[in-house]
Amino acid sequence: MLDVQLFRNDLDFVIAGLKKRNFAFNPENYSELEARRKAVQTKTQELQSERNSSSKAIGQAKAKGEDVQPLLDKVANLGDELKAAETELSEIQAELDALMSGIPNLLDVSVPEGKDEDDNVEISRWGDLPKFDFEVKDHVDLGTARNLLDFELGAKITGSRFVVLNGQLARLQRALIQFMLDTHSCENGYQETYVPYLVNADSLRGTGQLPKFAADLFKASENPDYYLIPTAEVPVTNIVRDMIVDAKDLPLKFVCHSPCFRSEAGAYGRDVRGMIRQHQFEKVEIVQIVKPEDSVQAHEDLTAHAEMILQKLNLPYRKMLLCAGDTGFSSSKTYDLEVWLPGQNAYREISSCSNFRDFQARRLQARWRNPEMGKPELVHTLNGSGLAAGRTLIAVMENYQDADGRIHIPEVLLPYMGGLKVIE
RNA sequence: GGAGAGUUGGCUGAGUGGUCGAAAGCGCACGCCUGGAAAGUGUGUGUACGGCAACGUACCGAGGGUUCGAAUCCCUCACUCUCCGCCA
Repeated sequence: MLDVQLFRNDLDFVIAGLKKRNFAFNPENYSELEARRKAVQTKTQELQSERNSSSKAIGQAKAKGEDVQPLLDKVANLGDELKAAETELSEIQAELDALMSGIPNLLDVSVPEGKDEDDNVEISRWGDLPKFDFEVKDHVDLGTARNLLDFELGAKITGSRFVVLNGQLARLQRALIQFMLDTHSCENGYQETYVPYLVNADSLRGTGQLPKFAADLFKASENPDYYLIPTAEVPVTNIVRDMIVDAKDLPLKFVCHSPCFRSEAGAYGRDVRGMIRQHQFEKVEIVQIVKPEDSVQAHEDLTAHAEMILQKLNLPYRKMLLCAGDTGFSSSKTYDLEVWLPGQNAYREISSCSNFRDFQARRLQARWRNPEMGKPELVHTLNGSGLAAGRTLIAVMENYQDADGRIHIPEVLLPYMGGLKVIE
C-alpha cells in the first residue's frame, strides 16, 4: 500500500512512478473518489458533532431535572441523516481501499526501464561454467534413470506438477535445507524460526498477495478462511504485523524453512518438464525488518547472504537487477540470482531478493518508535530466497553429474550426508 | 468437542448508560534537585482522518443492534486463560 498523503500532496509524482511500471492508473477516477470522500466525511463529522453536543445538553438538562422533550424533538431526524451519511462514507472508503490496495509499489530510481525479463540487467557473474566431456543430462533424466525422481507417482498421488523424491535424493534435499539454515543462522546472524504453513487472509493482505493474487493461492478452508502459504515470507513477515518494535531490537533477521504451495493458475504450459515449477516446493527464506534508513544496505547484504549459499556449493550463477516490468507488485527493487543449469544450458532463477521499503509495513502496520521524535514510524521489510531448495537440488544434480549419470555430493554437504560422496 | 472467566493506551490496571480519550501506576521525554548519578520532585506523554490554526471526528478485541447519548446494555464472531473430553 502506498502512502495516501503522497497521493494528496504529489499526485504527479505517483502518476509518473506508476507509469514507469506501465500500471494503468486513472488519476481522474481517483481524484473524483477522493473529493467525494472529503465532502462526505466533512458532512458526517458535522452531523456527529451536532449529535454529540445535543446529547451532552440532554444529559446536563436531565441532571438539573429540566424538561428534555424539546431537546429530544430537535434531534429526532438527526439519527437517520447521520446513518445515511455514515453508510455513504464507508462505501466510498471501501472503494478507495480497494483502489489503493490494487496499486503496486513505486520503483526505486535505480530500477531500469523495461517490459519483461528480457530487459533485466546483469549485474555480475560468479563461478566457472562446468565443462563435460560427455553428453550432459538434465535433472529429469538423471533422476528418473535411478528412480530418484518419480513424476508419475506424484501425479498418481495428487496430480500434475507434484513429484516424489526417493532415497538419497530426498536426503540430499534435506541436507541442502539444513546447510542453508545453519549458514544463515550461524554465519549471517539470522534467527531461525518455525511458523504456521496455513495463514489467514489478514496475513496475506499484509504482505500483498491479497486481494490481487488470490488465483495463485491454494485455499485450504472456508470459515475460517485459511490458505496454504505460497512462501514463508507471509507468516514470517507477519510476525511484526500490528507491532511497534523497539529501536534497540532492529534489525530483526529471520531465517525459515518451509514448504511453499503455489497454484499459479496462469502458469500452465511453462516449464512443464521436470521440477522447475511445482505446486509444492521447499524453500529457505530470509527476512529482514529494518529502520528505513538502513534498507538499501540491508538489501545488498541480504542478497550477498543468498549468494553465499551458491558460492559455498560452488554453483555458477549470475545476479540480475529486475527491470520495471518484471519487478513484483510489492517490491521497490529486486535482484534475482540465476543458477547455471547445464541440462538446460541456461541460467534459471533460484532466488529473488527484494526491498519492499514501507509498502508491506503500511499494510501490516509494522512500526518502530523513532527515538528522535518519539513517534511510531513504519519499518522497512525485505526478503529473499536463501535459496529455493528444490531448484538448488536440480542445480546440484546437473552440475555435479558424471559420465555414468551419478551425482557427486558437494563438499559442504558431506557432513549432512553421513559421509556419502556419490549418489549411485 | 463441552463448561466457565476474560480481551481497555508502549506496559500493568480502574472504570456497569451522560463533562470518559478514558483514573492510578510503570515506562518514556523534558525540567528541578546533585560535583555527577541514584533517589526524590514538577510538567508532558495514544493512533488515525479533516483543518493554516483554534479545534472537530473516529477508535476501549472485531462486526452488528438498542438509545437523544455506549468502554459500560443486547446479539454474532475471533482470540486468551481455567477445568473436562479427545489426541501426535
